[in-house]
Amino acid sequence: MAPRAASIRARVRAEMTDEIKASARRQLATGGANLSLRAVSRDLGMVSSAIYRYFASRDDLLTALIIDAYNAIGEAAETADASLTTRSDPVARWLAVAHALRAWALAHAPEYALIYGSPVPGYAAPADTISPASRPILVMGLILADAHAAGLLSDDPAGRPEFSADLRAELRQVADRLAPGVSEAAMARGMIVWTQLFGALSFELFGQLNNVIDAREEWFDHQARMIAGFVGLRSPE
Amino acid sequence: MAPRAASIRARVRAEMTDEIKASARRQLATGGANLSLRAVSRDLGMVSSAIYRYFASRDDLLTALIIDAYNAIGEAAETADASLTTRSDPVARWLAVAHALRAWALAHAPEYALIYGSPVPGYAAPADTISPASRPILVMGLILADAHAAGLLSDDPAGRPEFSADLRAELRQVADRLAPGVSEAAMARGMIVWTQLFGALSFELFGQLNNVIDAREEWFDHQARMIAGFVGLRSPE
DNA sequence: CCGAATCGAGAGCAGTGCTCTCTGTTTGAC
DNA sequence: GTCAAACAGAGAGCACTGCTCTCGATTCGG
Repeated sequence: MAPRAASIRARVRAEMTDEIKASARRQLATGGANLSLRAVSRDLGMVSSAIYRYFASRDDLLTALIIDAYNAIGEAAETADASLTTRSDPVARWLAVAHALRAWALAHAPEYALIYGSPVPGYAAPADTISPASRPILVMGLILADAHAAGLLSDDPAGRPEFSADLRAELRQVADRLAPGVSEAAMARGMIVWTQLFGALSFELFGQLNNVIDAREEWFDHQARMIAGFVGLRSPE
Repeated sequence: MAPRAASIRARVRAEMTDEIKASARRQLATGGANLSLRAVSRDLGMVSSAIYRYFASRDDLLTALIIDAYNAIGEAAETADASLTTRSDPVARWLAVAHALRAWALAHAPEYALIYGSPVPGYAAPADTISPASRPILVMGLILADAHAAGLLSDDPAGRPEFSADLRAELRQVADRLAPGVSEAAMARGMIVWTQLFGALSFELFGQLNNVIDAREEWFDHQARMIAGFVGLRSPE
């Protein structure tokens, strides 16, 4: 679509778009989800109406930030998993990914709030966001699948849970997409711990741990280890 | 402080305050966290500046709504627990409370977002909110304590986890306040499942389950049952 | 009964998202 | 090269927001 040698205008436009997003991210840190386009425009030394040459509306800017955030946290998880020297221990991989997710969330709290916090009022997430949104959880799916293949994913000790046909089918669909070969029950456990993990991040970032737990890092690590056991992840002999 | 027979003015003022909050709650349903004082005033047929006779600022109104929301969800949990015919089964109590929390959250989604979602930008929670905020979790503490006293709270099968002195002390403090007699490890498990529970609610309410799980009620019930087992809650013989 | 407290109305200020119009520049086809 | 078309930014303006201030009208307590 773009010409081989990007025209000056196209390149300037791309840079300008990035600058707007960068400034918006900065504003996000102080102002939260209701960022001001006019503040962004002031920050960039332009007039507010000029922003509309790059983003059709404030929601469009937010959408761009949301997509970037999903990709960023997804990439953080992926590189944490990929950069392990040995990938044969599912528990170690799980812990590495969990801590990487937390580190990203702490370093980018307002962006985390944007994607995992309460949705902004009138905002409806467009379809462009659903693909990047699944990127982080794909990492967990891979760990589960590898653990299963290596015989390091224990079954539910309490026996097979009973699912309705509907729920079983949905769990099957999730498993087929994220962690082929894994049973519905194991996939359910995976989603439960995934939910717990992000619950822990939200509790920490949204102030629910204030005046309760100060040893945040250790507390998170404890949670991650405990729920790794809950899923049934085991380290090799 | 108020005279025995409330003066007309005092009573009207109380009613007016309630009407403002009620209208604000309605606005919250459509507009999200950035509710408009002017819209509230229009809804009540008054001029915007009149609102300031009742609430010093928009944040003050939000604070009042937050306190009400904490009390409401806390009361929902309390009555769910208290209205059980038999209270000897900790698992049944846990499930009843969990479903009551979910029911309240679904029925009052914007208020749930207000207290458990991303904090509103410039808003700093005043001290008045911390007491009502702990009301829901007190219910879980009671269930844990009763289960422990009745010998229905299993120990961690994986052996005693190791905590640093700091974290152990903090867990001890939480246990002493919420569930006296319960060990630090069990209290930690309780907080983990509490985190999971609200993670599940946030996932469901904030759209993270869209296009993934449609059997919401059953999925939540499954999660609640599984994590009840994780804490170590058992039903009596 | 009367001064004081309270209440609502209205105007106004600074800020917001967004639209429209107008100028100047860059682009790509001829 | 030329030139119409696309594009980028500036500026004014609209309707909205939270909030402050002033000014009458009402109600309160001593």
